[in-house]
Amino acid sequence: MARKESLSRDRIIDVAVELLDSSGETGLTFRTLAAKLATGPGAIYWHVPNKSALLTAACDAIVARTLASCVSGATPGDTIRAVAAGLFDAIAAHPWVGAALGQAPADMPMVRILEKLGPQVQALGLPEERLWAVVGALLNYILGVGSRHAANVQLSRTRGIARADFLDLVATTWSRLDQQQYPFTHGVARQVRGHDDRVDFLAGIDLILAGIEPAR
Amino acid sequence: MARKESLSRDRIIDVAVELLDSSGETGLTFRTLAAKLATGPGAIYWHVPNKSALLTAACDAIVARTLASCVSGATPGDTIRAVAAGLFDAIAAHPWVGAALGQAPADMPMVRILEKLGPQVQALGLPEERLWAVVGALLNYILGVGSRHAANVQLSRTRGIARADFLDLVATTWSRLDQQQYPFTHGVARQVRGHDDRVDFLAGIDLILAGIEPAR
DNA sequence: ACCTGAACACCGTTCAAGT
DNA sequence: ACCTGAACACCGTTCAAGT
Repeated sequence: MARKESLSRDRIIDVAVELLDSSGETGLTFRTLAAKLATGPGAIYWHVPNKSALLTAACDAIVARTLASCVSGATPGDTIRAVAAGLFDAIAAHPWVGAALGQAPADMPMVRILEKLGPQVQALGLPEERLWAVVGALLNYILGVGSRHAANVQLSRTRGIARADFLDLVATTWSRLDQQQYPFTHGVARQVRGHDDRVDFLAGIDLILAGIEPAR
Repeated sequence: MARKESLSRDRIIDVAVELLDSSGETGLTFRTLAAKLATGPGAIYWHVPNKSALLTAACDAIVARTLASCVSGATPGDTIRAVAAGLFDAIAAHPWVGAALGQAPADMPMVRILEKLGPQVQALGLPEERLWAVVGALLNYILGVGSRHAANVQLSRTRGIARADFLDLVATTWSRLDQQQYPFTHGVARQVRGHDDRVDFLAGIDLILAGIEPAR
């Protein structure tokens, strides 16, 4: 991989995202990153303080571009749904983003999400003192459930199998469990196959939005 | 740390939990673990296949003892609330458990939770084909939101400050953001201080339980 | 100002050799 | 059967030395 442009923070972040996407959080290494940038590992430290900051910066790049491409809906509720879906899909496409957001809960990527989501929740017309509780609940749900889904996606990727085959594997493993000792897991194994996490995620968002109504 | 009993899988897991509790996931090392067990790093591999299995086993120990101490309530809903609260508190007390559960979504600790929670959801009287969707939603919420809370707890621990002081820090940082560029975050900073995540978590559980009712 | 690359203090894991 | 500990192939990070 030859150097095309001179080294810069932005170029480092771009290549870091490539590396994270192709081989996960363990795939991002100062040595492989340096190799791809045709330089030594020490050079990166001139532009980025450490690995954790690099991860947060890479995460912020994804979050920024995700939020920018979320179109506003007709109502605040529609916009909230669109942002939630956009973040869910982005985290699924870049599974390392979920964990990265958890490690920097007050930094730039989170502030960016807050600025996008907050005013929409505000527009629903809640009492001012309930604002943080509701935005926090929404954020916890989106990022919490999104990250769990992403971890599953990541796991099937690491094992080198498609998502559907992975669910198949789980279903088979569970259906082989002792029926006396693990009756519920054994019985529910059938339903694991072909289940759509995204549909459930969005149903949960609707549930939360419906729950906000009575608080107005 | 002198050896008291002979080396065994259980003893290794006990010490691993101690290490994880006192210094997080990065604190668990085959070398420090071996030192605490008064042996060499290689000895551990006789009882445990690798680090990831060790982490899952440590996680399972916490989950098993947590579920065992959850008393059943008067109604299925009460029991679900108790289990949810128990898991939330356990994950907050052992922040590494959240991440560990995410890395082994079909293994023993998860099966254990399923066996505890599943029959209670079943007792709510839903149609059989909706069972996995509802249990999955509940599980995603509990573990997703619980893990996010735990990551925050872990972060304040890593920085060596109390949770309240950490929230103070976040509030101060946000209130210093540019008011033009980040109006929402700037404005909501006040509310961050003294916010109770646990109360919100339980309110979310109630919301989900209420959302199940119409599906019966 | 920015880059180089050797060096330091670590990792997880393996494996010949011991008991 | 179980344990030892050196060795292998890695890490993130630092820093003298170069340009």
